[in-house]
Amino acid sequence: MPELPEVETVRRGLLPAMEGVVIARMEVNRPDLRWPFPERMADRLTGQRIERLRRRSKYILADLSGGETLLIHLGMSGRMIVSGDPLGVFVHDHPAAQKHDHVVFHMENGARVTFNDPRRFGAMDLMTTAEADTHKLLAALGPEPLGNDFHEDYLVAALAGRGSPIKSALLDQRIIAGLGNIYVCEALFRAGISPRRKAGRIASTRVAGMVPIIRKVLQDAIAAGGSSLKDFRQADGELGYFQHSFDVYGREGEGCRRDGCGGTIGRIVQSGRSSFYCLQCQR
DNA sequence: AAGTAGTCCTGAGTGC
DNA sequence: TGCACTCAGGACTACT
Repeated sequence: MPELPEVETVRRGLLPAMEGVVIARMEVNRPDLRWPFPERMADRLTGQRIERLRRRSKYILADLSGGETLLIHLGMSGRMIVSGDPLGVFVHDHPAAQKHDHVVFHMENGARVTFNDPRRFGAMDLMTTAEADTHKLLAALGPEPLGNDFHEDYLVAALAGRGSPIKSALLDQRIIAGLGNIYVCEALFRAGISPRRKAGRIASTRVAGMVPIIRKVLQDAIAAGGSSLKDFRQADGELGYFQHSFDVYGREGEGCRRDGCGGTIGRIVQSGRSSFYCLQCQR
């Protein structure tokens, strides 16, 4: 469920509770999520300091003092709930245990971080920090859309000759890492490109034009998530979702928001996923 | 090789 | 109120 901006928002929300802090105790309430947890995960994490909490694509990576890295993936329905930080960043009390609380991190600073994931498409894994780049979930990922390796020439070359619809190509994590269904729909809307268009048949000037648009869509969403973080004193500490308004996603049958367009948002299914787009102005 | 279904799971929403 | 059905933001595997 969470795409790059949501995962980045979760990471930022976790920083004060986890980065630089020792894991005092772990609760692991089941043997697996999507895959089995790593061997002796709780033992291997207990006593480790999280030296750095970073993000690659939709994965959160916690580099540990002992030389291993914990990978956390939220899947479709994963959330992190932060509570009980003595520094007062998170003022809410520890919530009662909920259904689907699968893993709980008890931090040495008093913070508690609960991983809750009803659908269990999430995952955790442990690897040596040195081998993180070659981990099977990370090795084939394309460039970070907000990083320097994602630029006009790259995208033009990556899409050249592709017969699949642009929608599918942008969802392909090997081409760009971190985009999901929502932000692909939103980026294509802003670019005025139909999701049905074959990736390799779009003029290179239009492909190049998508680069700053993709960046802006993600940055806008991260900014919206950041503003939701400011409300933590009133909020319940849940990280993973935030209110955000979309131009096309989920707006089937409603009016296009582009000035002067007057078109209607339609929905089609591509590779089993819903694509929302303006039938009038996305060509 | 590239592109597309099927699959894992639970919960929310809808229609009868 | 209950039941059946559809759909969901991810990503791997197995097909054509």
